Amino acid sequence: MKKPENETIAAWTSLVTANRVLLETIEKALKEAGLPQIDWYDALLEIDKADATGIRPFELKERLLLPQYGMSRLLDRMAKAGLVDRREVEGDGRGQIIRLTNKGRATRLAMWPVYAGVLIGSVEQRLSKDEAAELARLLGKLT
Amino acid sequence: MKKPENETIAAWTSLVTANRVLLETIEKALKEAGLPQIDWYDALLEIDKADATGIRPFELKERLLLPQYGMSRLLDRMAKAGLVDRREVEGDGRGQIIRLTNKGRATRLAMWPVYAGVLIGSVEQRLSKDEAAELARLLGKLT
DNA sequence: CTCTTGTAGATGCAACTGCATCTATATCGA
DNA sequence: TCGATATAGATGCAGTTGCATCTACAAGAG
Repeated sequence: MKKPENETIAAWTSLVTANRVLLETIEKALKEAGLPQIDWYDALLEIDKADATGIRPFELKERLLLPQYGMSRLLDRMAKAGLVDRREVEGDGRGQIIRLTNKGRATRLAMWPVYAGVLIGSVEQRLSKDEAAELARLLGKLT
Repeated sequence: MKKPENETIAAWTSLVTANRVLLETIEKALKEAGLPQIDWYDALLEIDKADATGIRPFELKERLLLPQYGMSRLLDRMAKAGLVDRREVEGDGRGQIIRLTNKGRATRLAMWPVYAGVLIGSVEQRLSKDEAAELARLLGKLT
């Protein structure tokens, strides 16, 4: 077995660490503001983007990189909290269409400044615009 | 509230995505090889590094960025699997010293090629050495 | 010494996740 | 049309996590 280069290992470990630290910062900020966790934001955003037509859970799970059962349960919880609405789909008796409720839209809007604040503090103040772009480019090559 | 730059958002979303995709790839490879999950590897590695003297759980949790209860339970499971050994520490009746067992060492060694193989395939084949170094540098600035 | 405060680690409980499987509907080939 | 296969989504169960709290020992103040 070939050994990875030191640079490879450094890239990976710093990736994991940065992810953990930032995620934790965001979660903490949201919690302190009495708002839902970050995965709800991502879901609310995707649903909002599609809101003219609504979106199907199977599409959503692909965009959010969630397993099928994870998506199903996340939607359960969000529906129970009154943030989304599940309705039957015309033309496919198996499926459903997800839409935001007004409360869902409001919750997303309330979460955004908290989320954005952390991104500004943790990313924007530490990387120049060019560096951020370069970071995105390099990370993009990984997937 | 000031809006983050597009570059900031792109950096963050690509960070989250890259992390998820790579992590999933590694977990899948380990699972297919019948080996424990990645967090066990990280713990085994840290314990191994300290093995001359052993290491205390409270030190370990800081290096691994785990909450105290998470560390406690991870050690429970690893001890139950026979990979680590918890012994009393002389001079501090509250604490314990963690060491690898032979099986723990062997497990770490068995995991390494699988882990390394994914890193080579997913990182090293997609980024040059310079790019990987640059990626690590940029990520390092975030934390 | 004894009381208060601090630190190491464990644990009950509720929520969440992964895995496997299940139900229901859709689609495709003979 | 019918049977086989594929797709959408839900769910039982066991294992894991987060939160709050608890126990035990340590350290410093009076």
